[in-house]
Amino acid sequence: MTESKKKYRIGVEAALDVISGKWKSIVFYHLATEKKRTNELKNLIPQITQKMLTKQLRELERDGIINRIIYKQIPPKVEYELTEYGRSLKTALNYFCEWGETHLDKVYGDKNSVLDNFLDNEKHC
Amino acid sequence: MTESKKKYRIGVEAALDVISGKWKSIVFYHLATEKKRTNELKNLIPQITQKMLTKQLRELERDGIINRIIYKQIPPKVEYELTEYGRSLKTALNYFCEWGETHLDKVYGDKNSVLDNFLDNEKHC
DNA sequence: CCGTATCCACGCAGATACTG
DNA sequence: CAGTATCTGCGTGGATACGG
Repeated sequence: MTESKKKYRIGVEAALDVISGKWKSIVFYHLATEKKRTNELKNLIPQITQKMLTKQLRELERDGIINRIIYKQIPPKVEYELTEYGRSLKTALNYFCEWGETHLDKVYGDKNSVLDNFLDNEKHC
Repeated sequence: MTESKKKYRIGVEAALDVISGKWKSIVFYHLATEKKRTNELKNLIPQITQKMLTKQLRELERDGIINRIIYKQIPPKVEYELTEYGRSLKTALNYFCEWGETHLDKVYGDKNSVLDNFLDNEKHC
């Protein structure tokens, strides 16, 4: 981030910075319920590549949103969980989620399969 | 956006999509108080280029967040204002803003000039 | 199982010049 | 004043192969 950009940021941008990476919100969402292993996340988000998953997790960790729990064993086992700080984001994110759900059809206009797939799952907010 | 990405989105992502463009949140913030002319926005956000400002405004307009008001006159006059739909985002954004402000020092660690510049202004949320 | 390294294509965004 | 066009560099993210 450039100095010039920093200078004019507002709170919203600070929050967006930590959560608006390409896959961060969905990673956050999956970790919001309970801690997960790396592979669980990969299975929950099939489209993400190993590289991107690692990258997003590292950034979330760097920003203090998640904890990385390493079990020293063979084969390796790593789990990720929200930090206390990360959990403080849930409330704000819930409002965002509710807004998004309420206005999903508007955002996507011609409600294609998005909504169907979306509604297949249980709860998102 | 790819189909695969769509398929797994959740409400949060829908909301993030419409507001997480590079300059969108700050543009939104400035329009939240009252409607503004193009040049006013440029002056309020000195770092933004004409090109990017236009781009962000077009996307916000396309997503139904803002209205573009064109006065047919010479020299040209164009104003932008939040739509009813756009205003519905304010509540959710306020929570984000509050979270961001509360945790600004954490996000930026070594609180440099960011906070000073930030606190110079009146109110952000 | 988990993560890194390398290569590469694409889109984003800056600078600049130009139009109505 | 408001917006477009072009050129260009750079970061982001995908594919793939490899390593601990």
